[in-house]
Amino acid sequence: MTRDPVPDPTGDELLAVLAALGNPHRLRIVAALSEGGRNYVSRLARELRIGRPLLHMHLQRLEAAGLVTGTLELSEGGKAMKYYEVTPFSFALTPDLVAKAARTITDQEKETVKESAE
Amino acid sequence: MTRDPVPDPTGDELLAVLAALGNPHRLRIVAALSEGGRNYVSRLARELRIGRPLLHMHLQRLEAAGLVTGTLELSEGGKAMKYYEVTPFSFALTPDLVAKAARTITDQEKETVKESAE
DNA sequence: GAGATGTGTCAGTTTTCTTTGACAGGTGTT
DNA sequence: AACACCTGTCAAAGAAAACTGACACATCTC
Repeated sequence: MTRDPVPDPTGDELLAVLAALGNPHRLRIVAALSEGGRNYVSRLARELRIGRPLLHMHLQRLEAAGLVTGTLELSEGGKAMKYYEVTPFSFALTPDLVAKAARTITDQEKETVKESAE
Repeated sequence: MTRDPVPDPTGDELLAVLAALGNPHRLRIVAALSEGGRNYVSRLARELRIGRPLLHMHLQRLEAAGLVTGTLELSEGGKAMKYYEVTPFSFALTPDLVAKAARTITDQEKETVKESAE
């Protein structure tokens, strides 16, 4: 019953995850999706009592960090519904992991260009 | 060789930790202290190539989250030196932990009064 | 058609975080 | 005394995040 060893995250990855989770709303969002299972935006917004645009933004950040996944589905009626669910993740957050990850932090962090160019 | 089970952090604690580590500088600071051992502010600032006031601020945040500890010591000469070192920490960052922690988040988060009053 | 539900985005405000330069104080050495 | 090092704090500027209201567009139901 031992899991495959999870590869250490890069500095940027870890940073994205930590920054994404380091926010009350986003922490609650992950919790809600984790406990209640997949859910669609409008409903989740009601349950968490926050505005949709705001939730939308937070979900983007979480998805960018790889913590949740969104899928646009069509209900029987043909109504568009965007379902989100948590991506199983697991990090052993210790000084050691931090030390390792810190070695691979790219200063820029911005510039979506880089990858395509180079 | 099994460790004592670490108690689950409260929502606020976890939040503080994640928010504290979700920053490039602070991640590097923890890494530096973890690898190089204890160090004092001015030296650490030089090594990380950031200004002292800035480092000072980041160290505060890390200390507030319980990730590092500062000790003001007097060198033989009587010179004041503030040494910082990492506090050993370990969190199994998973959707489950997040779900548990989310239940105990205090909305306010501000107001240092609360504790004294009540 | 009107009203309820779902999707998404945008612009602008507000708030928070980050960063810097300047200042004040201390000790020890040349 | 002048210099190099240590500590700390503050205010102001700059940048990034968070938040809100309004809009546009779909589908289903009454």
